[in-house]
Amino acid sequence: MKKILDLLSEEMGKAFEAAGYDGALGRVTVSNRPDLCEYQCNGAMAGAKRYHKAPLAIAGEVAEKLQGNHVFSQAAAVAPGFLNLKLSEEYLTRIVKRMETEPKFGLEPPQKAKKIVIDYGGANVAKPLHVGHIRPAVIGESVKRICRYAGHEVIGDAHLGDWGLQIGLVIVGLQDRQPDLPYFDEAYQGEYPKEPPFTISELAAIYPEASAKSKEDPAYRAKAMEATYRFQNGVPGYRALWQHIMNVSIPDLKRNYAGLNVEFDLWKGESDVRDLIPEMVEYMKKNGYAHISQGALVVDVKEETDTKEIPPCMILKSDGASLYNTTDLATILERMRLYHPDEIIYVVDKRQDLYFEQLFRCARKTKLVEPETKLTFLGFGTMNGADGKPFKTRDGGVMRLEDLISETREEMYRKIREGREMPEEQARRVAEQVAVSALKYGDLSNQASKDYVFDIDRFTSFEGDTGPYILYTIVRIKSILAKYAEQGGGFSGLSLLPAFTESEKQLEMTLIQFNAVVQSACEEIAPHRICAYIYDLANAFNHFYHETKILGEEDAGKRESLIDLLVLTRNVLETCINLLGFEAPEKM
RNA sequence: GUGUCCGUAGCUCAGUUGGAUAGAGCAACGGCCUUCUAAGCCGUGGGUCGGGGGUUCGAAUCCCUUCGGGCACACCA
Repeated sequence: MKKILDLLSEEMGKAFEAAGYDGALGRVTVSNRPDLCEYQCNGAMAGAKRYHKAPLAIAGEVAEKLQGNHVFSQAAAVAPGFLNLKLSEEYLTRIVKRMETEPKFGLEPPQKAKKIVIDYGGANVAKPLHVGHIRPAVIGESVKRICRYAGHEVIGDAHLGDWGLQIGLVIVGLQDRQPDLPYFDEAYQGEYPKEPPFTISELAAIYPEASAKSKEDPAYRAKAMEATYRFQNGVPGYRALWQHIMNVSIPDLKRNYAGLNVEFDLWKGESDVRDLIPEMVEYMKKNGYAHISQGALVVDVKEETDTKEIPPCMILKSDGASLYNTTDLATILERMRLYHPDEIIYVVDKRQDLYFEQLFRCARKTKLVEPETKLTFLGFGTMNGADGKPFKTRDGGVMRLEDLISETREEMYRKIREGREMPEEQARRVAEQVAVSALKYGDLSNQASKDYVFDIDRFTSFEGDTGPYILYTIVRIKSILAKYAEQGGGFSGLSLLPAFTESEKQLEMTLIQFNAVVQSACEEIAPHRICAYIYDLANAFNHFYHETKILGEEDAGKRESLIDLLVLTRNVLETCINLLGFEAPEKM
């Protein structure tokens, strides 16, 4: 089904043509004066100059052609040349019915279905997830679901950070603590222990400590860099330690991501492309793309048209070790070979903007990708605390993601207990679901590229533009439908009658925007569009709900029609929250 | 310094790609539950859209300029 604005624009275009004007002027938009009309067309004003005619005169002629039209119940020409439109209830009902019967509520498949790899993890295996990991996880998961629903083939990759300096830092950090472990003994010939020499919590302490030391002490840093190089080149003890890090870290990562409803199709990491690196480096040298600069192997990526200095893209450090760039380029190579995607989307911190510019240029210049392959940088902003600075714990430390989630869950649990009679176990379960909605909606309702303020009180509130409010609305609908089913009410899905009240019409007009919203959310890679839409939809529903008796409706035909509308509203809302990556309970 | 993003109500944010009287939520105040979840709904107050100039019939939106802020600028990721 075409989008409603396209359908209306077509109809309006015919009227423009009938009046002797260019049909393209008939573009219809949602009214910005809801007190006057539902939709509007500004084409008469746009065409005034071209036809040397007063806009109001053109609008009048077009309005004339629309009298008795089956789509518009009202089409009025208004100064200085607006065409104010209202939809006929019958036409609206037809559209809603189509929405009920067509797959995906009338969302048309894309002209060309793309294969998209989306890279949205980037978790560092040397330490547990912290609050900084919430945005890529939440945004990436939603983008993945939106693109997939829109009809594309999407592969989500966790792309673990498991091959860089962080490993070297853990190695030297561990050596400080336990120098006698066999991993550090070069003469050691035996089997290495199967049990890891640390727990996830110890790992969580080792890495930050070593990282801090390396920032203060250049000698320590050099040691870590050397360990990184030796590890990358296959020193057995170091490789064994790396395996321990992976074994301890990955289950913890999976558990944390699962708690946020985040699922990856691939759990690949930088280490997966280690064998491609020598080949790639050789290729870049052989074809003259790469050259030595200040001891490092680089590819120049600056262009004539640049207005700023773009440093070269570094392929190998002067000590020969690979770095972020190396593995990212090799990963592009691997993805092209394995999946041959039309597009790769990187959900990463927007501060890496310049870096990705270099990376993309390098990948294109060295022909790692084809000219048609789209490389997209989806940079997200920082999650800030109430002070407007990057979110910290009360004592100024970096908060673990797990703690943020459990704090939110506890807060939610408290509120549920306060406001509802509910068995303990159920309250826990509901708190879990609502907390995820609070966190995700709080994040996704902001534009991804902007920084936002994390406010646990605001996000967990049931009032206003929040996840819990959306869930509450869904639960209300479910509750009515459950009662209706209890009373033995039937549901055909085909009993919709033209709207009886203004609020019912408003609800229907909001519903039919669904396909356009999802399409634009996908094209713009903008989950916040979905949030804005379901907030509108929830408001439209609550308004309608307030003034409409549904189960108490005497007329059976009318009642069934209302139930139809409720089912559709619930289905659309649940589909949308699924695209955002959370779910609604049955009761709350 | 160069580049880049941003500046909208007390606070947090929208603004459908240049349209009519700039919208929501929170906070404040007032009203609505013997009836499907009041965690809801309705209403009131609150703005030189950072400042200035320009383009246009028409600007929060486009251009220039200026002030204020964030971020990035090759051997970290």
